[in-house]
Parts: sequence; C-alpha cells; structure tokens
Amino acid sequence: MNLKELSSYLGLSQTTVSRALNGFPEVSEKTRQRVIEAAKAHGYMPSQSARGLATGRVGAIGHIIPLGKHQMINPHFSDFMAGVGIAYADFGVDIVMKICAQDQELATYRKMVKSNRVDGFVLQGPLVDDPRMDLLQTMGVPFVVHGRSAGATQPYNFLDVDNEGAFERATQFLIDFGHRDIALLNGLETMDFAHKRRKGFLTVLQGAGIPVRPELMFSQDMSEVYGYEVATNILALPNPPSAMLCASKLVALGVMRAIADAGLVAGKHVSVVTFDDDFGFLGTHAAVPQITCLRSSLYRAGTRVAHMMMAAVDDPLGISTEIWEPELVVGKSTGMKL
Amino acid sequence: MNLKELSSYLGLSQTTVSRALNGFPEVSEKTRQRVIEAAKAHGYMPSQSARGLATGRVGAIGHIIPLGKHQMINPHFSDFMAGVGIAYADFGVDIVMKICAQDQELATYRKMVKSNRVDGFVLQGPLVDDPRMDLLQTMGVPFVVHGRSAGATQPYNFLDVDNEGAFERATQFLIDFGHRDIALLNGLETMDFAHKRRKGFLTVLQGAGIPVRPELMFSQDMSEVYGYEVATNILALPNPPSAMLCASKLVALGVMRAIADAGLVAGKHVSVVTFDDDFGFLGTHAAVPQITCLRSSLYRAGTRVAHMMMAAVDDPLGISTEIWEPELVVGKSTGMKL
DNA sequence: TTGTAGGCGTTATCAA
DNA sequence: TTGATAACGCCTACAA
Repeated sequence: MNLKELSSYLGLSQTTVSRALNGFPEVSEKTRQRVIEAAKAHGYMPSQSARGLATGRVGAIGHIIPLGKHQMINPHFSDFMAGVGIAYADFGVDIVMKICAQDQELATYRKMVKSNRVDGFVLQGPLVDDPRMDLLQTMGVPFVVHGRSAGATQPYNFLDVDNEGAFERATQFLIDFGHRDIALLNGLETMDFAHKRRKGFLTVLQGAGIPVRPELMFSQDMSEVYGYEVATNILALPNPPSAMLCASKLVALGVMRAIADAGLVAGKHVSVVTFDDDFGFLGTHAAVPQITCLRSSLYRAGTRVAHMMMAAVDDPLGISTEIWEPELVVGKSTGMKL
Repeated sequence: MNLKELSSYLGLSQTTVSRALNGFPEVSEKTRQRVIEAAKAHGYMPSQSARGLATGRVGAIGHIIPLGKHQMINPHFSDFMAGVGIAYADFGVDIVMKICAQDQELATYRKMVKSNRVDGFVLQGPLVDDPRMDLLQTMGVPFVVHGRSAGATQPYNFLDVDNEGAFERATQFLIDFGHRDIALLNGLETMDFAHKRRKGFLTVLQGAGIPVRPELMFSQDMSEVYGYEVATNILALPNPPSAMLCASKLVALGVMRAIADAGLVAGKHVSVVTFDDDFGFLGTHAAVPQITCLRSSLYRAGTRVAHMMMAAVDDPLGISTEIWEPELVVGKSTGMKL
C-alpha cells in the first residue's frame, strides 16, 4: 500500500493524505482522523527512499566503526550505542552502521555523505588530533562528538565527561589518604579522553610536590589482561606503588585479580580507583561492588547525544556542548596508606 | 554532483552514464573509461534514496536488537556484528540497526518492512519458538538466521553451530576421564542454542547410564558472575561435581575464579569445559589460555551469514543452510577424576 | 480546506 | 552504442 493507493481508496488527493499524516495544520480534524485510521488499518508507511528523495532527509544517522580500534568489540561502545538507539526510536530515526577497515575510515565518511545515506554522524572515540571533524565540517554535514578533540580548530557539537577534573579529584583523593606512589593505568593516550586524564593526574601530583614516576605510568588499550599484567609487574617492584588509578573497570578488574594473586588486600595494602562507565554484561556490580570509582553512565550519554544529534540536523548552524561531571563513589578499594 | 550534472559535463545522456557506471555491457569501453574517470574526479556517488526508489533495492540489511535481552551489551553480539559488517562492505551494503524495547520487536520488523528501509534481515539469538520467522515469511522478506529455531514450520536460511553434537562430545570427553557428577551451566534455555546443548548433555549422560542430577543444572543469562556464584555454591555441596560444562567463556571465567577461591585447581580437583565463542576484548586468550573448549569463531560466522544474506536478497526463493562443527581444543582445565 | 502539477535522482523501457 | 522518456513514491509550491 502506497500513498497513491491509500488516497484513492479514501477518495482524497495524495496531498491531503500526506498532509494529514504529517500533522499539517490545515487539514480538517475529521479528514485527519479518517486518514490516520485508514493508514493504520492498511498498515501504510511511507517509503523512506521516496521521502528521502523528496525532502532531502533520509531519517538515519551514521555511526562508522573502524575495526581494529577495538571500538566495536568493547562494552563501552555497546552500552553507549544502546542509549543512542533507544533515543533515536522516538524520532523515527535509524542507525546506519558501517564497519570498515581502519584505513578506510575517512573514505567511508565521504562515501556515505556523497551517496546521501544519512542526515548526520555521531563520532565516537575522538583522538587528540582527529581528522574527522575537519572533514565533516568542510563537507557541511552535521555531527555530534561523544568526547572532545583537543586539536580541533572550529567549534563543534559535543558531549563529554570532565575527564581531566575527574582524574584530578581521584588523584587528590588518593593523596589525601597519604599515597605518594600512585600508578596510572591509562587508556591509549592518542585518545583525547586518556590524554585529559593523564593531564589531570599530573597536574595534581605536581601541585602536591610529588615527584612523577614515569615507570608507574601506562597507556594501553583497556582490557582485563592489561590491568592484570601491569599490576603484577609493578607490585613486584622494589618500590611498589601504594595506589593505582585505572581508566576502566575492565582494567581495574585485572588489577584486583593481580592484587589478590599477590596475597594483598585492596583498600588495605593497595588502593584502587577506577573510572567506571557503568556497564552491565560483566555483572561487575555484583562481582566487585567495592571499587572506588568515578562513575558516569554511558547509556545516558548515548541518549543525550542522540537528542543533540537531532537538534543538529534541524539546525545545522547551532552549536551545543555539554560536559558532565562524573560522580565519585567511594568503595572499599581505597584506604589510608599503611 | 548528481547524475544530471555529471552527464551534461560529459556531454552524454544520463542513461549512458548510468549504464557505464553500473557495468552494463553495451557501453563502449572508451566511453566507460571516460565516465568512470570523471565520476571519480568529481566524487560522484549515486543517491541511495533515488536508486532505492528506482530499483526497489535500498542496499541495507536490517539488524533489530531488542534491548533487555542482553544481546547488545554482550561481546558475543559485537564479535558477530564485526564479521557481518566487514563482509557487507564488499557488497556496498549497510547495516541498518534498530534498537527497540523488547515488546516492540515484531512491530519494529513490520515497520521497517513497510517503510522499505531494508532489503532483508539477519536474525540473531533465535528462541526455541521464535515468532520472527513466521512474520517475515508471511511478509515475503528475505532473512538469514544465525542459529536455528526448533519450532520453525517452514524451511529458512540459517547458519548454526552443532550445539547438540558439541555438547555430546564435551560430555563424553568428561565421562571418558571418569567424571560422573557433571554440572551444566547453560545459557537461557528459551534460546534454541541452549536448548540444544542441554539435549546433547542429557543424551550422553543417559546413554552412559549416569543418573541426572537436576541440582547441578543451571540455565541463565551468561555472565562472569553467574559462573562464579553457581560454581561457588555447587562446590560447597556435600557431594560436589567433579566437572563443569559451561555455555560461554564468560561463565567459565567466573567458574575458574570460584575454583581458585575455593583453594582448588582446575584440571586437577575440578574439570572445566566451555563453549568458546573466541572473542577478543577480554583478552581471555592471554588471561586463561588453558580452558578446554569447544571453539567456533563468531566473527567468521558473521562474514558467512552476510554472504548468505546477499544471496537471499538476489534469490528470495533459494534456501541455504549450514551447520558448523566446533573444534574441541583440549586445555589444562580438564583431567582424570581424582 | 482541498487539489493540481512538478520535482527529487535514479534506473528501465523502448526507440533510434 | 546511445538517447528520450517514463516510472519509482513522496512532498510541496501554487492554485482553487
């Protein structure tokens, strides 16, 4: 059933039916009701291709996932996407997801724009210097960044957590407990978020006059194994750290395992603080409810970004930015330095 | 740049340019080259909306993810999607991903079909009795199932692993080691794969004349915590199992943790076998390389399903089915019953 | 308040 | 081998 059939069935013009369905004010309420009912009864839905062609809006937002950056195979990503997807549903918008080889990323953006596949993009995992913003800005396509990019030259829409401030607070929190030898198990520092966390960490250390120990600073893809191996190694140092600051709960889980394996107790012999993106499938809440963390919901970030995206499509010129402050949740993994 | 502009630039008709670009044989090689070069130079890409309207093919496959079934927030899902996505790229096809509330699932399929959003669907996580197949079959939409559904009435395209056979082998493997008290930590048995695994498990137990102990059989959403808690409980039984069969590496990780916490050694005091979907982000290979497992790659399954999907779109009547046999990889988590 | 007619960018049919 | 021309299904001035 298409518009033509539906309207001839109703004895109305396509125009009137279209207007009735799209909520135009000039249609009489009586006609509108009749149209809406008939549409529902016959299961009429406008063809997205036709509508896209006519309006220039295709009702889809692009999410491009370069494989090999571990974005896809990664719970942080999934949780965020769930939030985005649920919010899009309210707008009748779809996710067009494109998974591509890493070196095809920019080309993929270009193709999707040229072929008019989407009305805009959500960018995830921004780097310190990220070429995507420039590309999309010169192409004139609306986009929203989850995170920020320190190297950006023009204003752009973004939603970020205050990574720098969060790690300042966490570091200060540990210092207040008397810790001076603090390890940093950061994410990859080409990523903007990790760059900012490192910055926050160093700012507070230096402010407190604590010498930086580069051998306690790590920057890697976040995984359980990474946490386990690094923690195992540094706990075996002649002068081991008394506290560890982790970039992800995944990493912290590995750290906790290493601490246990070393016969130590977290919160007593070693303090652990982690950034907690608060995701569900590992059941980490139940497993290790006790880790002190900076918490921010990726799911909620996703829904918010989706709303910002819709606004950006409606008004390509307006810029909106948001920075969220993570909550510091004190658990049992932190305590006074022995 | 659109077709009209490109063709007038070339001094050719739109028809000829379109034909040249789409590989029609009647175009002279010389013209074709000229067209292809100009198209590349100007970055021309056909509008998908227009093409979709003209051909009826929109170049997109639907993946509908009901939230709350833990599909999205789940590494099994991600790994499979990565494979699918990479394979689609070769066909110039996109994933249209729709995340919806659980009770909206069937309605969402209907809407996407009616609005002509996609050329077909990939179905994941089929239940023993799954209404989706019937729906899509009556709507006449091509689809491929990753997995199977025992309750299906009509033939359909699917790719599955031999879950029943795999668990038969695993169970026999443990029995051969002298184990008789074997726990089953299965996935949710409304899911077809879990149903089949249970069946395989029971078949072999009964064939060997080993009494079934229902208090050692569990069926839940697969997570680390599930494995940990169940294993902790059953190891404390007066008559604990000497072996455990897990539905997922996530579950097995929890089991291993519980075994360690109980001061036992896997492969010595307790044998553990797991289904291993072989995903990467947890770095489980490095962390626990030793668990005996039935292994099958979700990523490869994804690429295969994508190819089957493309074939199904080209020939909506042809049915193709595939069943893969997982590999039994013997690790150190299994040994003779003490 | 409703209808007519043209256009969105392709592909497909038919003729040259 | 190429080119007019008519769809594809919808939206939207403009007219009534």
